[in-house]
Amino acid sequence: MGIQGLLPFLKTIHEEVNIAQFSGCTVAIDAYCWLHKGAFSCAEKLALGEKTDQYVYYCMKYVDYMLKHNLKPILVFDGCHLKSKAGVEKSRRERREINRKKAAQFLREGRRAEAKECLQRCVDISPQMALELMNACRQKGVDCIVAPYEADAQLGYLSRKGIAQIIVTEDSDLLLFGCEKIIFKMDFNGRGVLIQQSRLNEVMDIQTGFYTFEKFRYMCILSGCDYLPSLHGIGLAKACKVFKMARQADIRQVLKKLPMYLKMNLCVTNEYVEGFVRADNTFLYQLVFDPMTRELCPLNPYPPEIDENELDYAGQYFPKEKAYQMSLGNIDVHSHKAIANFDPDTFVPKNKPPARFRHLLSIWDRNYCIKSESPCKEVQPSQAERLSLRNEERTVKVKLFQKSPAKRQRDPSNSRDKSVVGSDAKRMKHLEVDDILGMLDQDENVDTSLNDGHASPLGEKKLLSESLSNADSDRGSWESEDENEDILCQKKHKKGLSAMKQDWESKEALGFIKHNVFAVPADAPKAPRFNINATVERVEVKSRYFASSQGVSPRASTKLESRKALSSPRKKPSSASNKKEKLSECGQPNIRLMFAEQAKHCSLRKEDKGSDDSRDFGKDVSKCQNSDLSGIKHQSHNKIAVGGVSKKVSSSNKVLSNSSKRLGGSSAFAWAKFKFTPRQDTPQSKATEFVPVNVDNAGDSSRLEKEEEDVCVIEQEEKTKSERAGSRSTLTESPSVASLSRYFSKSDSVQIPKNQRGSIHSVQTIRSPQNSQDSCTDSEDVREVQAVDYKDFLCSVEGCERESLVESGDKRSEVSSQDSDSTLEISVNESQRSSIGSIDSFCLPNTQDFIDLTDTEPDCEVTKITKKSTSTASAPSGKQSCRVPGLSRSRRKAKVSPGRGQQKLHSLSRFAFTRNASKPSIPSTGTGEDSDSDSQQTPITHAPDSSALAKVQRRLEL
DNA sequence: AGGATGTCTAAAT
DNA sequence: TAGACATCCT
Repeated sequence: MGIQGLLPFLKTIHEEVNIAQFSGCTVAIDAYCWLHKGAFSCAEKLALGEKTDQYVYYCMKYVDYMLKHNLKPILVFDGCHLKSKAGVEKSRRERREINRKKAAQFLREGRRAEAKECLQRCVDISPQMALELMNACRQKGVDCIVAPYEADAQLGYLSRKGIAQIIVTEDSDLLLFGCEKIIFKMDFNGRGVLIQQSRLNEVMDIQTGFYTFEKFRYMCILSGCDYLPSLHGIGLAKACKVFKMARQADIRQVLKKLPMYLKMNLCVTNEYVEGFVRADNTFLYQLVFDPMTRELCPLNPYPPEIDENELDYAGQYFPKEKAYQMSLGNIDVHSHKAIANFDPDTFVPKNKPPARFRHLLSIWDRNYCIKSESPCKEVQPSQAERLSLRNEERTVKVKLFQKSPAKRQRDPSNSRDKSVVGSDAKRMKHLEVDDILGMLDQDENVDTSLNDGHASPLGEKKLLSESLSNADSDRGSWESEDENEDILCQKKHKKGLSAMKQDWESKEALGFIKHNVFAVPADAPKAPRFNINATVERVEVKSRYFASSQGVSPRASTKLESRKALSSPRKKPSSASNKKEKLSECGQPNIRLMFAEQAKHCSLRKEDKGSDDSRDFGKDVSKCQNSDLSGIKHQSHNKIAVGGVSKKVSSSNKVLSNSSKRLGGSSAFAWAKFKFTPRQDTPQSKATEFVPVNVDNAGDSSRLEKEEEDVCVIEQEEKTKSERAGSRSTLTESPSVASLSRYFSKSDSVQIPKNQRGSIHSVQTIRSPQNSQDSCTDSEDVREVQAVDYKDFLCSVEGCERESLVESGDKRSEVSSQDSDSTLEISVNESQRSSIGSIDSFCLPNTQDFIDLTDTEPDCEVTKITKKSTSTASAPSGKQSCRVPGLSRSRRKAKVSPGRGQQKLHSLSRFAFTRNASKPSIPSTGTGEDSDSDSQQTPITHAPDSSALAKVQRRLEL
């Protein structure tokens, strides 16, 4: 919980950093922060007692990043509960229990979505989970330590002793424990907010000479901390005021004078004062474990006036051996039972730390000693090859976007064109920097061995040179009086690019240039899910932007062309379509544009409150096409959309970020899920095979008319031909569906109902049954779904017998399994609707990718689900692993509580349908359409679930 | 103005 | 669970 509002309070001293800047340092990490976040994705499984290691995988992503950047991570885990925090822990436990009960109740009622949310809230990090992570870390030679009590204090100790130079956490309490450098909110790319203890005085604004760290600590305690609630009406601001004025060293005296300082009618009791002192002592003298002496010790040495026997609220001593075993994670910190037998003296990690870490021995090594001089020297921005560039770029970007409108007013005669062109040109320049940086990001993420060096980096280099040479030439006469500042920025920019160019060239010379390497490396943990190289023929996919085999990457080429198109005539493109035409004139695929389009579509739709979800997709796209192409600046979202790699989008673009994640995420999902194979019947393909977006149909009046139809048919063959011939497209569906659908090798004709436009996944949903006829083991099209048995969970919560649950016949999840070798008949009715699948959350795309079939006819009959194997179906746990053709791995967010308006996960069972369907054709059901789209806006009740299945089934049978 | 309180959202995939 | 935000209270 920490100190309420402390981070915003310290905003003025926030420094945006990348942890890679601290290359060579030791970083101590509050592992529970990662574990909590990691557990969110698999909370349901954890709460139900299923085995999962998703949270380990999540944490290891951070660890790997650190290792890659020459940082030595030490993971610190929480230990026993402190007496001082008994109250907090109790309330947390109670909240978890309440949520557990709620979850059980929801499950009983078949409300899976709500149940899942409650399960997410009741998940707790167990010592066993911590152990799993520790084991994974140790295999990589990463040190772990379990604090005897709070990880915060242990982190403080590591920082104070100089064992760790950087602390990574989310908990603002850490500042009170005396950590010098703390990085908060660190993301997978290492970016976070650095707060340095040495700058805290700036926030308190205390006269020089009067500031002490003690005052800061007092201020935080006074405003309320985990060990002591605040006095009514006192927050950080007032607490700060007190210690700005106070001159007395004795805190007791200061506290007594609080009403005077604050001119408030406060009652400061002796009890409060004692509580305050105890809280302060807990921050100062909490017990920690010293890995070198292998003993417990206080965070700070006890001063003479402190009687350590009175400090049991700050941790009680254990016997030496027990404390040591606990710090190794061998003893469960709650039950105090042995759970492992890790011995650092004999353990040999599977993967030895890279040679560059040899100088940093394990903290458990007998020879480990703290270096007198910190190995951590923050990389100066001028030397940091990427980070400086990122910062430079950011500065320029902000300036340019802010200044454009002012410039317009400056020269009324021709300001319009100039400003717009200038702005566009600059934007393009930004894009390049952004792109290059993105590429460097890729570079960071990609194993060099992946690159076969086929794709020439010439295009990019040329671009780079152009960017350098044009850095000044793009500046028009309309520059404002801030010109000097601008020049400075440009110079910095140029300098950054020069540095980058040098870096680039040196890398090239060394033979490991990683230009154009696909963003998802084969050795990345997720790579197996998305090995795009494996299925693509005749088109070399080397970058996340899908380079063609013709040398210059389409991206580079497109950009070069677009630069020419934009900068040379110095004329504002009249519309998005104009600009896009120019882009498409290059004759090169521009997958990026497609995703930019998607991102833009999203942002528009998000803002357009009246837009009725997927129903208005086409209209929104039209809007995009008719509007200025400002959306192109959002191309950075491609990183999310295409790569499937989670890239954080800057918070300044929050809306876009959200929307881009929304659609981009589904795109990535689609790329990852579909076998990415060029059509087999296409001749050798040119780059056009991968042209994904038809951009020249803006203003096509027939488009909107067609969208009013219930079903739109994509004739892929014709579509592809028409595109090749450069003719106007007749597509009526969204670009994303259109473009992606062409990669389906098995289906030449895909019918997409209106309410699924824009949904990649929906295509999948429709065509799966068709494919499943061929073989139910088709790995590309058959989804694996796991049904979950909630009985054990319900029993544990409600304290009843499993058998009684079955016999009671109430509404709950249950898979009715029949003894059949290959087919599992599942009768889907209301009482069983949530039985079909608890679907692994990792495979769940975003919200729009499904057919919403609420408000359809009630109660359907039977859905056939082919079991993956009989053995899984008969597992004693009751879990059924089924291969369900067409059962989308999709999750659905629905508004569960109209009052809160919060999106909830939707029950998944509705998406199951028979694999016996003969055709993917889905004719309109007339009245169903309206309710379909409406239902996405309304609270979802569980009742229509079974009818949804019926509807899908009926549709498919037709 | 600052604090208390309540609502909403994102966090993961 | 924390943070942002709105609203109300002191």
